[in-house]
Amino acid sequence: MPVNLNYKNEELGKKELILLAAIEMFLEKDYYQVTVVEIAERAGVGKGTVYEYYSSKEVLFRECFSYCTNSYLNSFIEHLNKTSNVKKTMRDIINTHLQMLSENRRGIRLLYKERPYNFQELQNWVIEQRQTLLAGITELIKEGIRLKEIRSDVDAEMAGRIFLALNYVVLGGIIVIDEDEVRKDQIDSMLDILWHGIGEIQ
Amino acid sequence: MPVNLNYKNEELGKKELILLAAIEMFLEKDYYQVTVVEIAERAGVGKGTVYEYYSSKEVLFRECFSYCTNSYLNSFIEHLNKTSNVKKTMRDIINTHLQMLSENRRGIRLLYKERPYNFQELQNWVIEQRQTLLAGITELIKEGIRLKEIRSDVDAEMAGRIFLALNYVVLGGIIVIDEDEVRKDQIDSMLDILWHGIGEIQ
Amino acid sequence: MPVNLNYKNEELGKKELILLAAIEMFLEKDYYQVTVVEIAERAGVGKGTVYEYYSSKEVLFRECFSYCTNSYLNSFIEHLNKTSNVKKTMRDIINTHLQMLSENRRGIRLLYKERPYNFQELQNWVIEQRQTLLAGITELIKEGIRLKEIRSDVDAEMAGRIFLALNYVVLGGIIVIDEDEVRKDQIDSMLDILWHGIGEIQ
Amino acid sequence: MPVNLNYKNEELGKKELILLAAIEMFLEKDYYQVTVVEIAERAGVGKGTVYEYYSSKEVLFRECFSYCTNSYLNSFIEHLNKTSNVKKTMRDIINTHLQMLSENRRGIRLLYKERPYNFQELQNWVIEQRQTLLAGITELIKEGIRLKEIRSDVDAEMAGRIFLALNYVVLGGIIVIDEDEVRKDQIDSMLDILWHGIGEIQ
DNA sequence: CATGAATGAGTCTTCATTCAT
DNA sequence: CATGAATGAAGACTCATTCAT
Repeated sequence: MPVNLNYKNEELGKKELILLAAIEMFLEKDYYQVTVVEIAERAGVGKGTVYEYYSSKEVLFRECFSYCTNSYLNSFIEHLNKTSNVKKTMRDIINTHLQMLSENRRGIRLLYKERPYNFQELQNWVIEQRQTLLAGITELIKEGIRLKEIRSDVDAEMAGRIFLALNYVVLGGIIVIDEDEVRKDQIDSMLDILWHGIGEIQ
Repeated sequence: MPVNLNYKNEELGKKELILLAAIEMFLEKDYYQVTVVEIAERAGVGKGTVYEYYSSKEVLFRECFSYCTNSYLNSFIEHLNKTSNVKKTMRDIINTHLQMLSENRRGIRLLYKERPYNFQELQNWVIEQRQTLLAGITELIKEGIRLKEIRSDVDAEMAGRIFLALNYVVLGGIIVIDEDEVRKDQIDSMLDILWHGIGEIQ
Repeated sequence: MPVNLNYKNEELGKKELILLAAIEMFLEKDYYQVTVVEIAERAGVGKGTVYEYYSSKEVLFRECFSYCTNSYLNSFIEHLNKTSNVKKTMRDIINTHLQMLSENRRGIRLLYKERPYNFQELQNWVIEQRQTLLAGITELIKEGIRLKEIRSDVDAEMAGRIFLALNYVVLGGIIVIDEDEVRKDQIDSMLDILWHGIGEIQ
Repeated sequence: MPVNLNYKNEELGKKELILLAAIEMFLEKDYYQVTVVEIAERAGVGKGTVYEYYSSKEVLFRECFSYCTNSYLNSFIEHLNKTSNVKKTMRDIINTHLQMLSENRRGIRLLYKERPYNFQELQNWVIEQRQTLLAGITELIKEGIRLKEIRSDVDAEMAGRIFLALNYVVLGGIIVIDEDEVRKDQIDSMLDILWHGIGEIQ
């Protein structure tokens, strides 16, 4: 599982170096099992230096989490903004999501590992992000209804929730938990079910 | 958020008393943020007593987790075993799931909170359980196909994954994250989409 | 290493049963590494029962130690009282000592293992016992001088100290540390040196 | 009982500071009765600092013990290497030994107090050291035989054991247990007995 | 008498954080 | 800016002892 946090290999400042090292560590272990010393070592800096850039371990973790969440969200938002064909947009989102997961680009898997339930503030922020995302997808669904791609009697919000669940749980589950590849026919099946349902046609 | 772990209020042995107290604590906080003293206090026993029954905090956590997972799985299995009408069975599963979640019966929410990635053994066990569950649901879908309730060209495993995702993320998300009730019309919408899809009928 | 603490196998009361079990345990491990539960288990009684007979672990240890020390001392005293030929008495003492060590009769090895430096009172008692023993041996040496078996210009006390050291360290060392048998020729060599010294005769 | 572990009072690093403090504590009390906090306090450092230098209390104890044993052994070895007159060498060894004991230089008394029976590895090491020492002394005795200072029919190994017993138990006993001075006439008596034995000259 | 469930004082150990260099 | 030596708060765990049965 190669971690590819900085694929463009730009010149990195100490601050970002530490951030990326921290993400790698938080991907390997629990928040509580990662020590600041380990992060410093992986970043190749001294222990004290971490505190030059991040006032505490908790703050550092927050930044890691935001960083990853933002990457994730942005890839969604990007697609949502240039929609013309809803079905195609959905497929694009799925593909981008899959690619991020399989490349573990920008530590996307952190979202699957760490649940910052103990940092109330961060938890609230996550919920907010989720709402934004859901709102965006719901809007996409409504656009689909307008474009007559989607049935007009569909509950747009529920459809949005379901679409997110498919991305996050179905695809994520296969890759992160089963540690398997997602085959193209699986995506087709998934989209087929989303589009036509599983019910026998009367 | 009233926790109702022992709603029948039977006589409890010290061992179960401690288990239930621990579940409550693990529901409130991280594994690492819950102290053994707190668990003991909530159970109304001395610190040492916890160790009379559980050899370590880790062991106690495992037992909490198994206890909750078993409750959860059993409720699924129960329904899977007495299927006649697949659609109805699905609805029953959803309802039971919802009820467990809203009553937080038997600490079901623990499954949403804690991910013991650091206890490899437990993690493996969780994955195994998940496979079993998925296999059961896949079988249910296949039964549906045999009974001609479900389209014969549906990918049964994918449909199973989706059904689980809907239960776990859509319903769980509403209750645990949004801390909202799930309305009957939301379930209807969800099942409608699962059954008919969202695609416009050509 | 068969432990033979109660070779006469008389009917034993609970109190003595516990004492002997404790000696066995203290022979195997440090005072601090032996737990009261272990002692109780080995004695085949309940944990609480130990406290019926001995008010604390420390008290129990003292009794173990006294018991062993007394056995040891008595065997010396016995020989010291019926002296006619000093050289023979010395040999008898040595043989008895050896036998006790090799049979580990009455837990004699406890004296080699535990040094209760932390129980000041017990420590004082040990010192006292040692003085008594030394006095007895010194007296034996003086008797030897009177009987003209021993040189009249020998420092009796020093000779006594040396005789004890030979028993305790030379013989004990071979058996307890080297875990070897003491051969008859070794005793002969030892006594030969004690009697004639190692110096070349001018 | 003034402890004089660092009589030259050189500049000490934190690591040695802690070591010497620990030796002092282990001289006063049992391994199990000495707490890490006490050691830290005596060394004038924080509790955590102890762990910067020694990974555990056990490791620290081992180092204390080795440190003391090495000092002790070295003083013997030193003398054994520059022998010309065996009787004189013995007297030198005795004197050095006495001096170390009375000055308690480098925590020599630790060897009399602590018996690390519970640290098997350390125990084995002690036995090994003892063998080395015995071998050295035995060699010295043989040298004495070659030089015709010592009777040729003396059992060299037994004579070695006895010489060690005289040092360790007779002299050590007087100083450490009786807490007395060793007078010159006592040494003379001891050596006299070693050389000529106690037997009446026929 | 005998028991063992219950207890909490006491320890080792970890690790985030500080700060002098 | 960068560092890492120093620190102590915090927590898991042990075990001698008590006491209700």
